[in-house]
Amino acid sequence: MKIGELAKATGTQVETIRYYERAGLLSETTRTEGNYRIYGETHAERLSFIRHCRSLDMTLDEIRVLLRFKDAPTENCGDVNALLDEHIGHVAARIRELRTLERQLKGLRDLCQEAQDAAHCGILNELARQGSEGGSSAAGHVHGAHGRSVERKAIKDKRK
Amino acid sequence: MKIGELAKATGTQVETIRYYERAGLLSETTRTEGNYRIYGETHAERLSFIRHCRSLDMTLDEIRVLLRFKDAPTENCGDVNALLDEHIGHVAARIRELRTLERQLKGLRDLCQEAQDAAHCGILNELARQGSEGGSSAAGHVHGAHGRSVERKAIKDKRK
DNA sequence: ATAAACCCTGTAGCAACTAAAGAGTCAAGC
DNA sequence: GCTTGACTCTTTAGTTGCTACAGGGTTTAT
Repeated sequence: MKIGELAKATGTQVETIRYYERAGLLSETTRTEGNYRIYGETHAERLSFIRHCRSLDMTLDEIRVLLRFKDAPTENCGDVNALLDEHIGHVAARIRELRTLERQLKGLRDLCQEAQDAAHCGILNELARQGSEGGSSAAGHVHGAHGRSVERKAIKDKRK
Repeated sequence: MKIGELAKATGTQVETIRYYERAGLLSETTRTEGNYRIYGETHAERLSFIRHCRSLDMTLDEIRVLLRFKDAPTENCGDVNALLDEHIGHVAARIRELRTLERQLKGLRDLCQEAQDAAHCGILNELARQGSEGGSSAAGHVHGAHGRSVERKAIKDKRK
């Protein structure tokens, strides 16, 4: 099948498939005379594996490790367990961070119950205070509060 | 004070301060004869405000909105409340997502209790299965499972 | 024959920085 | 006066995991 069909079969975007090839997650395929990539069932399975891992929020580096084990079926899979345990640890850590964050935000929100002028807004005044040192940057690899949504808006990074 | 002193005073990196200036969060300052930026107390306060917001995982866009209110103290601050409510909603949504993810990962982990050869590893076999459609991409802006840690390793994006 | 639908490569953009190159400035010590 | 070192400047590129072009070529259907 051609790349568009593979894309449809796995629910992946065409560009993402080519990106995975460049990133070394999918090997380069044979091409048609017209230079089109051709894929078979094994490619579809491998891509499904990758997408499944991604839906579990693993990084491409982590997935590379898992793929190495899939490609060497006689190896001992103890490292797979370890990788997964570590990943679970990261997720748990991020949940704890976000819970703390949620508490802080709710506390902040309580400082201004009804709309008034900004000069007396408890929220703005509190945010202007010093301190508050330790942010939420833990050792894990779970992202901050802002996910992969579609609210891109063009940054005004105005360097002439 | 010079940029290094401001950096020390607020616990911010020098490059980050210059980045905020480019991004329009800090206005351009006066310079010395030798072209060094000079800051006063108001700059330190504004930067503290920004860093405080960042420690609460707000985006620079959200902070821009808050700064606009700080700069216009007679405006009604109802939008501040709304912004904060929305942000709290995003955090709460991300926590729910990560809890689901954690459950899935733990279920996966249970499939392989002790190390064996990869061909019979329940984890790898499960990940190779089809399906698992809906990932964790909700509407909010809270990041995935991998945070702002220091585990960068150079991607092998081998384009010749 | 030609238009539409697909495919190709290469490059730039997103968030919020971080790092490094290459150059200039300033104060202190000899 | 001159050097050394610490600081600063601008500009550019890297990080993650894509996404979206531009500017072409190929295939398929009419």
